[in-house]
Amino acid sequence: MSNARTLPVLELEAVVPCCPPLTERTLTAQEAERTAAMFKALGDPVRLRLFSAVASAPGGEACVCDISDVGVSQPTVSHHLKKLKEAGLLASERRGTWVYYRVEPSVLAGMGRLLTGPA
Amino acid sequence: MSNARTLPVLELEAVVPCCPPLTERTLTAQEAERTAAMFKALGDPVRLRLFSAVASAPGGEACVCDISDVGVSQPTVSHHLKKLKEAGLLASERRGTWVYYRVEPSVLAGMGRLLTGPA
DNA sequence: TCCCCATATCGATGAATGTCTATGTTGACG
DNA sequence: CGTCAACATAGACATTCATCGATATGGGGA
Repeated sequence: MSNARTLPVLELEAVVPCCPPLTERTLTAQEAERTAAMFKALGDPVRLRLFSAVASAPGGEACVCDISDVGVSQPTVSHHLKKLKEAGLLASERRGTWVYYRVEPSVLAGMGRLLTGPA
Repeated sequence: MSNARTLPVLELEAVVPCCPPLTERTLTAQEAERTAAMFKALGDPVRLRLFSAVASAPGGEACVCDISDVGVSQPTVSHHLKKLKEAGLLASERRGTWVYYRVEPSVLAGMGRLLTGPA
């Protein structure tokens, strides 16, 4: 179709629209606010383990019951998953009794680009 | 005895030695502790701006006076730079009156690898 | 030597955060 | 229905943290 001409690269970047690579220029206050929220979400050991559990799960998704063994109580797990969701890193979907979490598409690439640049 | 014979390659990687890509497997508690500390350091807007200011500075380094304009007091800037240093993200060196900060080598690549994998 | 500038440290304080127990909600299954 | 399992929410509590003003440190120049 006609709009197939738009650069797909731009659409990809729009999912995590924020900010040039950290090596390009000093971030503005707004950019820093938004981006720091993502790093902050990964800045807790329990959350980082939960995130890596989801990110490494077969099929790209995991139900809470499969990743809850991180040494804290069930409500705490739920609380951390909520934080990761609010930060835009995870998405969740209920299917029957279970709730499945998956990594929000392009988050990994987007954050990676912040650190290492477009290359 | 002579355990000084450890491989230098390992020492190099030891700068950011931690952890496979987040998509590979669930991190151990220890790995998560260490890695989360890095993300946490970037999880504050002021610190993130300071870090990007240093990372994007010409010559790869910046004196504090060049990056202090982030909207907080001078002691607060100093405090955040210390945190970034403790997290292993920045290094500092005094030259005359000024103190210069630079990004610790391999930090950007190391953290990028965590997110996007070796590719 | 004395002052000034750049940066670090100290101590205090209010806000944010991680954790828990208790309880609510939602769907599956007799 | 009633009950159970999976998950979320609410409230409380202790700890951590970001920030500030005051002060210390340390080098350069007059």
